[in-house]
Amino acid sequence: MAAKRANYHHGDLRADLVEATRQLVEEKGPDRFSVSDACRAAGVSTAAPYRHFEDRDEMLLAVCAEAMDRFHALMLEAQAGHARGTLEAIIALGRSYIQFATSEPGVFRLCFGIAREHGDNFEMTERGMRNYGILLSQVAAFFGKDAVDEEVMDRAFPLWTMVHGLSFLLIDEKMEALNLNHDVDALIRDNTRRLLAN
Amino acid sequence: MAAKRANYHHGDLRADLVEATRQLVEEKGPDRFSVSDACRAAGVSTAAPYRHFEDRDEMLLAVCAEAMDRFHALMLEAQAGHARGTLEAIIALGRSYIQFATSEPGVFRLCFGIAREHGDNFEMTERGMRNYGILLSQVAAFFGKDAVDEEVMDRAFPLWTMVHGLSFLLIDEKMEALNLNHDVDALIRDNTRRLLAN
DNA sequence: AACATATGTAAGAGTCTCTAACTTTGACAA
DNA sequence: TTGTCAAAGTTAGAGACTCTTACATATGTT
Repeated sequence: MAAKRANYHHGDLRADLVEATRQLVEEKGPDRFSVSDACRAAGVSTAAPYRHFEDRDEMLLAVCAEAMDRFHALMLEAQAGHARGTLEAIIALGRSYIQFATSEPGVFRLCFGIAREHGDNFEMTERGMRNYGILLSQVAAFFGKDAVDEEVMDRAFPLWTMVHGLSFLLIDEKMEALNLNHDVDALIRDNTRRLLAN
Repeated sequence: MAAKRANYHHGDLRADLVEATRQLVEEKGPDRFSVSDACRAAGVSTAAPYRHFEDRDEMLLAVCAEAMDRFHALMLEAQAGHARGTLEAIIALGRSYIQFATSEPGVFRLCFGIAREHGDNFEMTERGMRNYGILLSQVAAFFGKDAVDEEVMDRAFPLWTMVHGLSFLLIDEKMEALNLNHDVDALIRDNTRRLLAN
């Protein structure tokens, strides 16, 4: 995408804009992203995106959807190497969460830091549930259950809060700021073990 | 603050702008906040703030500093009701974290969601360390230690990640979105206990 | 080939941040 | 009391951004 093109029509502007948006969100953060920047990157006028998106937020939402799908693939890959329902499988899922957050902090912040746009968006909650469902399923297996019941829910949710919080502390560089020195892998392992114990 | 005033000079414009900014951040979120809005609320021209602040970010930073101080007071109050080094004291600190986050989500997001402005800001890291120090001190006492050593650090940090993650999941309304039903107080209690066990 | 439709552009309204030049006011020295 | 200065306002405007409207051009169907 980018530079100048020969044709009046672009080819697949929507996809190019989503990719440009993703890159810019990563570079500058979701709040510093501008539609104009994305247009410059894609080599179109600033009015062009409005043929494909309702507004700026919808562009961000598209990036979000694509990212959730990539995250889904990452989780599947992470658990694939481990026997179902083992502590290792669950730890691997936690690691994939942290990896997603730290490898693309801008997009991670976008995905999880926007309540407004997601709350009432079915596509997005569905993606969220699908991803969380992977964890729920592993935790169910960990406790020797076939289905996700209330106990499974109660034991899985703390794992989410833990990796979620760790992700934000990492990408907001709180450990550097407060000069803390923790081994992230060890944290995930120990915390997961402790939260599942008892 | 607000409306129209008789005097050319304002009184304490800086303080009024900080308060207006705080309210607006809470109403619209840190990214939707505008200097213009704050000016309208304070009843001054849009150029006035630049006598008191370098730029928009510095206005947000001022809100942040004030909020960190309030949060400090909240933590002190929370732990005051419990014997030092008890599980209850630590749980009370966790509750105060969640309370701060959920009672003013906009400001909480501002305080913890901005890495850029804080990383290199001494005033802010100092406030952060002071607040985190309250937890560290309680955890040290919990393990029967006089000083904060490496083990204390390792056992305290997971508690932070847990309440931090829970805070964000709550204010981003992920539990509502995914239709999860958890008792927040119970979560804090059980997770704290599990993370400190063993 | 003709037309409808999809997808682009140009121009502009309205908002925002921040700057520059000017104005008012209060404080303090003479 | 008065003159002067610095602090703290204002007005005007540059430059950027979002989004709309009216117009232009390509594409596909018949």
